[in-house]
Amino acid sequence: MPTNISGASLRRLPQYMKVLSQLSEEMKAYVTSAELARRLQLDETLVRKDLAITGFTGKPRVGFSVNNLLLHLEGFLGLRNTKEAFLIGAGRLGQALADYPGFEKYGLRIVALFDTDQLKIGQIIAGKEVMPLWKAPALARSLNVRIAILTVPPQCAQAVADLLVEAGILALWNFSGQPLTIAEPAIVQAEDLAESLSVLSHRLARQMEQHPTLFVPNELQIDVR
Amino acid sequence: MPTNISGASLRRLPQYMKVLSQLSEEMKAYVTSAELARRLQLDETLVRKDLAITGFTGKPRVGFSVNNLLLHLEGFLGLRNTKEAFLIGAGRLGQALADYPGFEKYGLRIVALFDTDQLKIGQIIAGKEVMPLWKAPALARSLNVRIAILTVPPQCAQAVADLLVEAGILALWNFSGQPLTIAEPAIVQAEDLAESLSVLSHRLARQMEQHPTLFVPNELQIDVR
DNA sequence: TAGATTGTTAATCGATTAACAATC
DNA sequence: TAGATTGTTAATCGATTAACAATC
Repeated sequence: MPTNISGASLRRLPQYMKVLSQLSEEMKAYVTSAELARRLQLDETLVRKDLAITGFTGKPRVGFSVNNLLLHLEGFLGLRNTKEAFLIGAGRLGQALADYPGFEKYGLRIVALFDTDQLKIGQIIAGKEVMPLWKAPALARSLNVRIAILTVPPQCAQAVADLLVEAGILALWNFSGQPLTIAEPAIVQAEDLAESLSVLSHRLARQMEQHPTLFVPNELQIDVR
Repeated sequence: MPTNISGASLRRLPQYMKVLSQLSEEMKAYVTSAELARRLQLDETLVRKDLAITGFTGKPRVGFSVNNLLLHLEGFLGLRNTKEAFLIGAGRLGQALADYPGFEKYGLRIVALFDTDQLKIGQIIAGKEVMPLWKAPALARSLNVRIAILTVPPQCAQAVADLLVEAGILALWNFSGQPLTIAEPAIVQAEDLAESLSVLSHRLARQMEQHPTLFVPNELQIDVR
């Protein structure tokens, strides 16, 4: 049933969920693809196609049931069977992620934190004790944990990744910024702020070319009143 | 000269830069498109096309000059003219980002932090004092700051965004998870962990279907020796 | 020169958008 | 019924990959 869904579509599903949650709070029972499209600045056909691929159907002349669609997408994305994850690297970013309440909502529970820094080991972060990294492989095996969130410095990212994959970790969410090479069947998903920042910088630069007047510092602007 | 470059290409440029930095440290003078492609698991034609669009040319039979290409990409992405940014919302994620050294390398300097929480105001984070949010608009104008990083709770994200855009902020890097609507010419770039997590979950689920034996808990596995 | 590698044009693939028939 | 909205097929668009000529 789950036809091959593209990454792009997959990324839009949580967006639909957010809008649907809002609509649900507003006590709206139905929503049209046009309304969803408007709120997310998408084409309405794209919305219908995305929802169709998840196997949900709307009602002609009425639209899509807000609550049913929300539940359906939750199920489709597998958010109800919570997956357990290790967080490796208890630095600032690691701590921020460990503390982030949104993960639970999206089916991910961080069950343990690891670090190599003696000062960090033993600390309690987000209610969990930071453990020494060398314990991670054995614990991954015994707890049957399959996901690791990697918030380690780029220099040691590949080494840590190898260690974890060896211990049966199958999905690495890589925040280190270091491109990793991983053997099948393990998968890596890279989260790279440098990528996004490049896009943002470039778009801003183009905007500055197109609207040059906007960028005259205030002090230099001539008062034309 | 800067032909319309796609978002996808733009996202790959910092990746090339990372590999090039490594090669530079390894004292490699030249690199072929095939080698870059191998390291990033891309098609080599794609690499050549990406580099061509930035206006850099290689040498047939030799490849691309590692250091020259690195400098060229830095220039193309505008990383040398540092842009100043405000960070709004000094929670965990905000603190982690304020502290993140990678931004400077990519041309972004956080010059001020803002929050509405009286407990946070006055604190020093990453060497900068947290200021009350109401001061942000006037400061944005007087310092001519054009970029804001939004790490506020989703409920207040739209209101804060409106406030900032009104004050002349032109680029919002939105970590709030709340989809924002912004008037031209301001731009928003959303950073959404829920999106990435959806993709990761789905890929993992598919992997589990394809390699079911991998997911038998250890205790249940039959010893076949 | 021969051969490796670039740069570029053409072919393919996939995702988005347009058009429209089906439905209630 | 008429009309609004879905679901789906066809057309378009853009990005990736393949093929190959140009270069040193």
